[in-house]
Amino acid sequence: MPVRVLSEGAGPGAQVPAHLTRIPISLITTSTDFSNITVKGKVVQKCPLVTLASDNVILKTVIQEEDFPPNSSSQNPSINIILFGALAKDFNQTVNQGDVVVASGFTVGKSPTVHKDKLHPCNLLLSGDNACIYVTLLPPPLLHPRSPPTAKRSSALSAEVSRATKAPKYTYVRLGDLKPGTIVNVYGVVVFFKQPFKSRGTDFCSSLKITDQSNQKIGCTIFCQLEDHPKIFQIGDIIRFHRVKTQSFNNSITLVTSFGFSVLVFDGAEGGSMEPRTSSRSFHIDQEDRQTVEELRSWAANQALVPSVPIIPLCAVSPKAYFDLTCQLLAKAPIDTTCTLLRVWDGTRCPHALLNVIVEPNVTEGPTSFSQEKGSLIANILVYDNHTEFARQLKPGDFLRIYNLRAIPGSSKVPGLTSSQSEEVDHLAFHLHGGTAYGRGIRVLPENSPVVKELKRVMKAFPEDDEYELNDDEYELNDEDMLDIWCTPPEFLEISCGHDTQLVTLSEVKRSDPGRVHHVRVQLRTYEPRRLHQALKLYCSKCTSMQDVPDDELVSGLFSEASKDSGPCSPPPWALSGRVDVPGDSPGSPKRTLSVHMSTQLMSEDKSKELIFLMGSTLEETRRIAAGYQNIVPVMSSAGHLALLDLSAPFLFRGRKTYYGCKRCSEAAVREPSCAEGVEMIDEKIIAEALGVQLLQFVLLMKLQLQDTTDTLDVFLWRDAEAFFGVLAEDVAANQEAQNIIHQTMDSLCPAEGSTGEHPWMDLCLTVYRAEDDEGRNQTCYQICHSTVTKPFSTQSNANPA
DNA sequence: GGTTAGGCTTTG
Repeated sequence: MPVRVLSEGAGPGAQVPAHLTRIPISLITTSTDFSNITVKGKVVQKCPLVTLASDNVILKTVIQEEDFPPNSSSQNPSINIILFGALAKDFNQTVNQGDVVVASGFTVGKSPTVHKDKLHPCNLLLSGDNACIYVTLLPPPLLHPRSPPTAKRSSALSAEVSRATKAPKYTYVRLGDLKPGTIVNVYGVVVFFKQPFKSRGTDFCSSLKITDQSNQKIGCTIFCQLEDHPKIFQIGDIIRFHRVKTQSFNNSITLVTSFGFSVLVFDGAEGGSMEPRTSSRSFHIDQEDRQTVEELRSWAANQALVPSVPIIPLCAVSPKAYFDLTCQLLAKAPIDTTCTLLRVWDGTRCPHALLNVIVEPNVTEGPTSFSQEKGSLIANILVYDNHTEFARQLKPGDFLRIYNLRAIPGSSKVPGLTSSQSEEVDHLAFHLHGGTAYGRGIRVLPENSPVVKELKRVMKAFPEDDEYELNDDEYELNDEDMLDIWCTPPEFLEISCGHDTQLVTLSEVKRSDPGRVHHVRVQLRTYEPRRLHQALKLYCSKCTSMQDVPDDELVSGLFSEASKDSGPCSPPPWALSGRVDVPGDSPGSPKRTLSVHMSTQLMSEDKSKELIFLMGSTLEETRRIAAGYQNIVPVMSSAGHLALLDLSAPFLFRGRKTYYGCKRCSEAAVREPSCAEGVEMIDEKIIAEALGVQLLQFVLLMKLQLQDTTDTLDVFLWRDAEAFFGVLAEDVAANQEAQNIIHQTMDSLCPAEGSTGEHPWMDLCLTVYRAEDDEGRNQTCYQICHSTVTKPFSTQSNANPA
């Protein structure tokens, strides 16, 4: 008998053979002559029996010396003992934590876990016939069977009684030891998992695969209500099942939940939290459980159980890759029945341009605008099919992990994508494809989880969005350093320059007085804004105010707001009312019929298609209808009368062009154009005038940083921007070709590659003038004038005028 | 008393 239970009363020493000498644990070294010595200690840790592939079994225990010799300077020494074969089995059955043992016949090895467990640098290895454990059993406390084994009683009970009064213990089967048709308790490390999905039966189903030190990979199928499914967050999590059924399927053992099963999930990180994730209100974990979890953690740490799909932040995504994303949901919006948009961020900046998906704001749950900085970090995720249903339960602010997300580059056709975005060819979209293959799905992470805490820490660095909420007449200005000038456009001095004035250097320009025009030869160092749509502004020639072009999100919102009042509406006497079919957004999609009003006079002149007043349409529908009519003026019902929409929305659609009015300078009302008779074409000016709208003009505004060998100088390109590029700002707002011209020009003048010194030289005229900023301060400004870019650019590196 | 599914080789 390798494990011997010592008789009561006499004390362990009495029956330990007399030729053996006990030595303190602290004196053990690998060079100890251990042939006739013993060590003694209390079992402070007993690990589960492990079956090795060779059919051998092994068990690890830790004993702590309590009484010999008293050591005042340090903790009582503890040492790892590894038991093999029959000794391990005996020990497993006979000895429990708290028992005092004497070990003999061991060999001494180096402890491989010394750095981790900080225990004795050696371990004791017990195998074969010479090895022996003598044990004094711990008597059970009579009233509190589960209390820690501290109250050692002098009147010791026998071993048998001791075992009988102990609380029932769960035994866990190694995954390599599973036999079919049994109910077992197991521990395992998750190597694959799938989010729960609705089964055809009464439950939700999820499947996962687990492994342990026996290296078996065991599939598990879980049927139960959604909330009872294991809360697995990532591969490597550790799972404890109680009462699961083993089944044979396809020649391998699988685990299936049986009636009354229960499950706990632990973080898989070494040293991680021991708090289990569970919906179960009554569960019990003891020291042995903690030990098992730690062992699985350290074993798994060396097993390369790396997830097939990595968890990566947005700043590290690569196009086409599948990955898991941990993020916060900011807003969501249904796109159609099979697709939902999730707008998320993780506080990092994706190096690739992100696709913007435009939806109507009234269907968006959560904010529709963000600070520019935060807004530029937002990723748009389209989740499809079964995931849209799950997305319905999500709330803005939730922290999510999205599994098997795909980053899709290029101009993928995205629902809700508008024509104005056609330039976004290389922008990344994120798709969560339908189905649950590859573990695809979404999980809400609890607020207290370590990853969420870390995300919150990163996100704290960004300002709150409140101050950026849009209101009716104020748009977010994107380039704060240009804001002053944008609000108060500079007065332009009409001084002509035939490029025949003498060349001067930038440092001379800086020293010159306002009111002059100079001819310079310079290179473009940099410019802003980099995004063309930010360079497009709306300018009122009457009040000289300048504003951003409202984005589609805002305009969509105004359209849907305008269509809310569907009460009776009496058209003006000059109008004929009718209905118009609005084509669906794709072939086969249902048509909508909307109210239109037309000028009786135009009808009589057979010009009915030249101008319609359209009611109740969305922005998208208005754009579609604009293809078939020359002029469309969106209108709404307001207190029973026809009215124009809020002037933040375009008051007129002409083909792909849209026209805006100045809120300050317009007295807008729905009126019949009075000049229709005899006029060849009804254009935006005629309509604006009839409606009392002060037409806003599209303009381009950029800030260029120029350099020559003497200095650098920030100059505006504004009044003569159209002449500079040879395009109309109005066209830039409406079509890709005009946008391309500007992109190509700027790319030639300021290539992404190469140093500034290699940029082409340009001959420009600059005006110098004084302008007031918002606070009434006078400042000197510079503006490019009378200069046109003509290609090819001269690269006269020898023409440097220094 | 006991169904359901049994990863996967990736649409928009």
